Amino acid sequence: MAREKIKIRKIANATARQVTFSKRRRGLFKKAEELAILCDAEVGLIVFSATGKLFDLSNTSMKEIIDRYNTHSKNTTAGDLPSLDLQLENGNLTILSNQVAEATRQLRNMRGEDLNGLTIQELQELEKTLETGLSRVTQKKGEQIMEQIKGLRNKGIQLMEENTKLRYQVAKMSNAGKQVVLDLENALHEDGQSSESVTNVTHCGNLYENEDTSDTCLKLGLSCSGWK
Amino acid sequence: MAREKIKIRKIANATARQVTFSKRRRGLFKKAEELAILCDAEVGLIVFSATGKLFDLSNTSMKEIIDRYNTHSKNTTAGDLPSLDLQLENGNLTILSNQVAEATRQLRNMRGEDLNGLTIQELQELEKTLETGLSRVTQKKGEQIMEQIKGLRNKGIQLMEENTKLRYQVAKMSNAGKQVVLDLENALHEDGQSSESVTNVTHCGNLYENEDTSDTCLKLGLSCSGWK
DNA sequence: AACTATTTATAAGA
DNA sequence: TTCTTATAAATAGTT
Repeated sequence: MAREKIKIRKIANATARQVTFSKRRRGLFKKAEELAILCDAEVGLIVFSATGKLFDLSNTSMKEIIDRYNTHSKNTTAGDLPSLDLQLENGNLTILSNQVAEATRQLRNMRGEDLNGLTIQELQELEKTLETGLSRVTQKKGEQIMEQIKGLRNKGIQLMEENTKLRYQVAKMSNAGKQVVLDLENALHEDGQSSESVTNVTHCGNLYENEDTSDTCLKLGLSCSGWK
Repeated sequence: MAREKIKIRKIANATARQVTFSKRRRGLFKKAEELAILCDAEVGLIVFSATGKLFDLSNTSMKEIIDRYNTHSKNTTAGDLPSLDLQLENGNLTILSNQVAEATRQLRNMRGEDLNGLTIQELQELEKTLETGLSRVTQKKGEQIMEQIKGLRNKGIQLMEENTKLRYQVAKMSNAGKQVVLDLENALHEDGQSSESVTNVTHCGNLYENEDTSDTCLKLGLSCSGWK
């Protein structure tokens, strides 16, 4: 494909043949790689030169491709019948392969790809299925969001109730503390001590409140893990 | 390598990707065959399309090439595990089973089934996918409908043209018929016949028109078979 | 599927 | 082998 057009038949001159092999092999492998990348295809290429040297290429793994190839071709060529087990296995593989292919096709269609081969009627059905599915998904999403909101509200109410109780407790303890203080003050008028004890009592009340609040926050955090 | 240079990365548009796959696959296989013939090489090429379709080529036999390949590569890879083929085959069964299961699950989800296990985020993604798919399907349906309408319009225009021609023909024949009648009447003034012939002639004109019209209708019906 | 403007691949020569 | 270059092929985008 250059200087001169050549006929596709074995190149007589051994040197020229080797040179052409090098050039064309590189071109072929490049093309194979491009096809795999551009078109998301699985490509396996094996070349043995006339001198017996091996060159190979595969975008995934050659083992995988050969295996997949065997799976496919064993279905069509009724060649060798090794054992019943293998036959069954191959049959399963065929069925599974077909299932994968069909499911993949359906998924692609549902994503709006490869629609050109479909009739208007098929498109209509697909549209209906998608509308139904979409409606269900949207509804379910709404339900789950409402559930979370409800959960949040309940947690909030619970917290508020807890807070009320705590405030009452705090007030009560504060009063009790004040009583103690008063008692202490009364007592202390006799040995000359006063303010330090008061500080200790109120501090104790604060500690209690903090501990309980942080515990409630932890529970809330756990039940809401995975929120978005 | 034409009109515009492209970057070698997966073609985003699914349709374009398929078209390119067809074109480049043919090119690649041609090159592979040429290399085998020109350089007396042994070539094995296996390609799976993104849709799972298999294409393969080998100048000798694929089995032979794979065997030769295995021989070569086993020499380089040290440890050969016992019954690697069976392992692979079983592995394939597992992989395929998983693929089927996963594809089926996705399909069910897209149809709005089994949504309970999904998080709000997953539901959101599913919703987006469905919306995109639905929009594409709806658009494609619209395109195909418009295409059919266009076809119908053209048919209509064609029919109207045909009608015009036919009317002209009928008018012409009718006139010719009247001329015949006039001639006959002139002749009949001698043996005493008149009105019956006139009726026959005009009836004949109507028959012609009906026949051609129904034929056109039949063609229209056939070319539109399968419409919805 | 057919058509082209371009890009690529490559045969021959150095 | 590698580089160059004229020419054949392949092909991306379009119709």
